[in-house]
Amino acid sequence: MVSKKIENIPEDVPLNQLISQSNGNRKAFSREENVVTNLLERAGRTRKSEDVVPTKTGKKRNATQEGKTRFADPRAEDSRETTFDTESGKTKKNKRMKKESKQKTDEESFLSLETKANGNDCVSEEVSRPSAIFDKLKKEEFIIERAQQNNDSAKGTKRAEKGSPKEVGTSEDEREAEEEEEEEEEEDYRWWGRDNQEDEDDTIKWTTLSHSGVLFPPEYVPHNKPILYRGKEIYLSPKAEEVATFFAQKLATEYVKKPQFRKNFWEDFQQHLSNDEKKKLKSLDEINFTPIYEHLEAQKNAKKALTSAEKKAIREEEQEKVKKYTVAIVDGKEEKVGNFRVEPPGLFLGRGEHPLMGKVKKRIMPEDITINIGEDAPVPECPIAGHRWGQIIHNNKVTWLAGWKDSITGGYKYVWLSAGSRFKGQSDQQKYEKARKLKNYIDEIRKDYTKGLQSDSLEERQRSTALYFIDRLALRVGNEKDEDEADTVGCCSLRVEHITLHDPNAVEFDFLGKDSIRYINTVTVDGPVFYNLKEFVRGKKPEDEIFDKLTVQGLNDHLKTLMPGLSAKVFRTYNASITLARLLSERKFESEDLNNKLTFYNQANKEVAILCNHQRTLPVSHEQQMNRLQSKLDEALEWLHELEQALKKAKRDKKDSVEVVQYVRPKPNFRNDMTQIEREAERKRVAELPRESKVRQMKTSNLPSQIEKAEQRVEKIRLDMSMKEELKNVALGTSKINYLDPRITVAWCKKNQVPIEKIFSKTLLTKFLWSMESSEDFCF
DNA sequence: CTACAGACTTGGAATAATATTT
DNA sequence: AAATATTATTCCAAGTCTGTAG
Repeated sequence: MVSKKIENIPEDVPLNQLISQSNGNRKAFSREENVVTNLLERAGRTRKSEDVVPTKTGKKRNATQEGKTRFADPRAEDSRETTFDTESGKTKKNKRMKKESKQKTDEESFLSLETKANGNDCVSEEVSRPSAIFDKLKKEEFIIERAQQNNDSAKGTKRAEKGSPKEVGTSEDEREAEEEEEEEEEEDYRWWGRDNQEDEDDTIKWTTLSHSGVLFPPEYVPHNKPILYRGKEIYLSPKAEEVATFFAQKLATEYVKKPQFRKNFWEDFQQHLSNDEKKKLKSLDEINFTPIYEHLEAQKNAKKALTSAEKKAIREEEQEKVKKYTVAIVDGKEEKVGNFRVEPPGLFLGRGEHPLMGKVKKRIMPEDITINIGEDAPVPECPIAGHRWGQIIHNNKVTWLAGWKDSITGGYKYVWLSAGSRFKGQSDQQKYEKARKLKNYIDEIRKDYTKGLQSDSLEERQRSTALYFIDRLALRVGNEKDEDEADTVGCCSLRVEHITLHDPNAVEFDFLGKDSIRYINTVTVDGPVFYNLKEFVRGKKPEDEIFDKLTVQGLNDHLKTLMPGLSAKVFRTYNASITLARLLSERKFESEDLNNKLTFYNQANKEVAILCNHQRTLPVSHEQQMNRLQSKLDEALEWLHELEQALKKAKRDKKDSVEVVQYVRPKPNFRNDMTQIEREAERKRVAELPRESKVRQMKTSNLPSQIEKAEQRVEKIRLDMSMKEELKNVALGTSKINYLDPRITVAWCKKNQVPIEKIFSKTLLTKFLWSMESSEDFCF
């Protein structure tokens, strides 16, 4: 196995030691009630019947346009009529001439893998009792479904297919009817309960689809605040003012100091200036955006200063406006839309050293938007007067509702359903199923690339070496990138400059990966890997690719010969999930404190996050927070010490009551008429005061329990501190959301009597609804 | 075959909501 | 009750990977 260590992450404290330290009774989670309330609230709302599109039974439509969608091209003069072609003339300069020496593939020995038996001896999909939270979520869905059904007669394909339509509330045996009703509805929305027949054409994603389109950001309202040019006030035309305001919004960030950002902004800004303004404004360095910045700050503060009732009113009003956009109806079932808001104009902020940072992202107009909707569904009215949708299509081979082309990157932006939807849920489940399938192939695949390390073919040696890293280090595959993107790499695009080889067999990685997150790791590798790397870098320049004969396509093509549907990213999912499963199985809990269990889980989660290099920037106040915890700890220790001394003394003197000294912080002395600044000063003054000693008379018989309490407090603070330090630059969320099969977590929770909602937030519970019934014996 | 359009997942930061402390 | 810390959600950039036009 590979030894692994990432900089800045402290050596692991042994799990068991950490866990056993914790006796605290943290009350960190108390949102369950809210979950239920919100869900019930949601369920109670009524729906308009015209939102529903009647469906013809079983009818499947083909996508129009032969499945291909054309977006208007934002870079063209008249985006309306342009069908996109590669007019930009931008060719991928980096496409190496790798292909020329492409070697024969070597499918020979591995075809047999396909027939490999399933060596998995765990219970696979057994259903056990759903948790309480699941019951609640489920119930809420029923209510929606029922309301929907009562409101409209059109129920869509599935109901009709089932054959026995029920009449609602007519029979004498209403209760039973209702129950059956519920069962049927349950069937109806629980896509994960059924056998998903593979024989169905899974390129068809829906039969009927209706929705309300997209929500545009409000149009720009000029504030008429000037900029200062060489100290002189200049009032800009609305168009220029808007762009100036984009810049002012970023004034407090590091971006405005970056030359690339300034250069790009200045170029674009000038294009938004009138001729007159162009003449006046000659250099960005001479422009002071502070007046606009201050205006924005004042606006922010005014908003903050509203009473909570006012805030609530605004929120509710906003929700009402937005409501119709939040849902779509897919095959007769209501689904939440994920991102119905069109991205507002502003400055493009890339990550890392992005060549396009600071460019002006133009305002998206209806003409830029393609709406994808069912043929029979009413086309949503274009919400901006005098404009019309760019295009209406009926492509049921895709799952997006609307889309447009991004003016900066040329990429596509789509409106999707939310993570809790069937579309997302199904493919999420499929993703994990594929990763689980890899478990059955992994031994052979490892054999394959281990053998391939010593192949006669250079391409195969490179491929095997790359795969070795993808598997062992969970590296991303690393596609080619364009000149106008940040210079980041993955495995296949690693360059000589990104590794250092240390004899006898250590490899030091240092490169920028996705989102320009730095990957630093030194690993010891198998001999042939080290030997290969030496060969691959020999005679190359630092900026040359290590795997120059390897393409991502070639690698993925090869993987497909080893397992159907396999691609490089599956290894990340597989290794993340299997690692979690392994770590969680390492300890069995009987009746420990809940906090111990949660810490244990987090610890396992952390290991995975480190494997995947999921980092976060150090929270700004980290140091300060640690200091605060330290002084809290000191005080707790001191109090513990006092109690222990008192007990000793009482025992020695045989007294049943004893004096204990407690050092308390003086409280700030606020008066009602104090301003904020005065209050702050008062707080500061008090913080510097020495603590006052208070003498308390305590019963000797009470002391042992007091001591125990104090000890628990000390332990809790210690645990908090070590967790905080350990996690200061590790992000747990990403792996939880994207890499860890939720069924592993559900099973572990059931086995160890941990309420699932302690680990999954409300949105994650919804996202992973399909996994909630997993048996406690589920095995990844 | 190859480049690249296109669709979908993954990612950290920003922001909002909520909990805790003062 | 306000300030501050913590957690959840939203935002939108940046990956992966397949299918297809040329």
